[in-house]
Amino acid sequence: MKPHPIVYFGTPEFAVPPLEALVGADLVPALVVSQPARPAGRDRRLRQPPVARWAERHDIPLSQPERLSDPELQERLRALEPAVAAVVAFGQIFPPGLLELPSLGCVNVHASLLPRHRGAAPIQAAIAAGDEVTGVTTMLMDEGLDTGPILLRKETPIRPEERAGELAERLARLGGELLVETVEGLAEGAIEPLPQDDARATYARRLKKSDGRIDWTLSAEAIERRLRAYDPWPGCFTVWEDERIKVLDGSVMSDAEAARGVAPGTIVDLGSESVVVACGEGSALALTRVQRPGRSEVSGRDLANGLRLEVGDRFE
RNA sequence: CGCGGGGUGGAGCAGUCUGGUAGCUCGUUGGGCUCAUAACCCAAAGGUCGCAGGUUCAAAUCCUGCCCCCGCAA
Repeated sequence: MKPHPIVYFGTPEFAVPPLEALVGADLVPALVVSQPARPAGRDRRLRQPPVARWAERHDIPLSQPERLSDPELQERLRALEPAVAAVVAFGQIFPPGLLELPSLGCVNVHASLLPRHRGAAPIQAAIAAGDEVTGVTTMLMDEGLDTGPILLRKETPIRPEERAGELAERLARLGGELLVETVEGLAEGAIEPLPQDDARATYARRLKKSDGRIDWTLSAEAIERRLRAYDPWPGCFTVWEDERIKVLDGSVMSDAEAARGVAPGTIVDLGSESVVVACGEGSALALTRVQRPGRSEVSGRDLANGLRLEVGDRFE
């Protein structure tokens, strides 16, 4: 590894498998850069990001600067004369100077088939959009956000019931394989960077907690996709009497007769395990797993029992 | 000490502020009705009110400690 040092930039769980893959392929990074420990969890205690923990456990040199412009880091990087910077879900924009530092470039692993779903939430966007296929892409980073030339891609189908959590795990592993192939290919000069077709680009902006609020005027199909796309974060919810009702699972009703001509959000039926809600376009969604604030998960029917919901009541 | 909610028959909840007969929706069991049903009618069974201690004539309810679960917060 001495002739071609690699520097790895990554922070969350998603960035652990690719780092593992590099190490497994005998491409151990000379330095891992991760974001600083931040308060997290129910007790708000300082928590080390997953990548930083992994690096510590495997005795790989670690740097956790507050900013990438940190002079000490800059100096350390320059001294390493890296061939490649491998960047996976790092969480900060790279300054131009850093982009030009590695001799072979900065390689980013992105969890979508670029140029589709550029941005911070590609996995959620792919499921929410109803894509049947997604994948991972490696590209050479430039000043734009996820706009650089494409190096390699791997595709994978999105299963009909798949949730963002599971898909993310799969893509992280795929991304690891792809990163190894990309780094090796680049070193051999065997990869031809291909500019992205900007005309076909879509952008998946960073999600906020409030994005999880269910818009009942959407079709039941679209809402169901969001339930899967936004799990485990930011999660979906609706509102009943100023209380936030988290909606964890639901299924599209094949027979939505009762929802015709009814205001979206209105309860049209109570099933043995569910509460059936009218959605847009005359469709209906059966909520099967829900949760009130501070309570545990229950079936839709249990929610109706506890809250005394009746047909005709309406979620906001 | 980041903020907050909860633990009451099998499930989901109300009751706790202002101590005094254990309540609601659902399920279960038996019966009835119906061509039929997650429907309807009648009846029944089922609860040490998270644990421990304290206050009181009397505690699900007030006080103290502990255990468990969860929401916000990324």
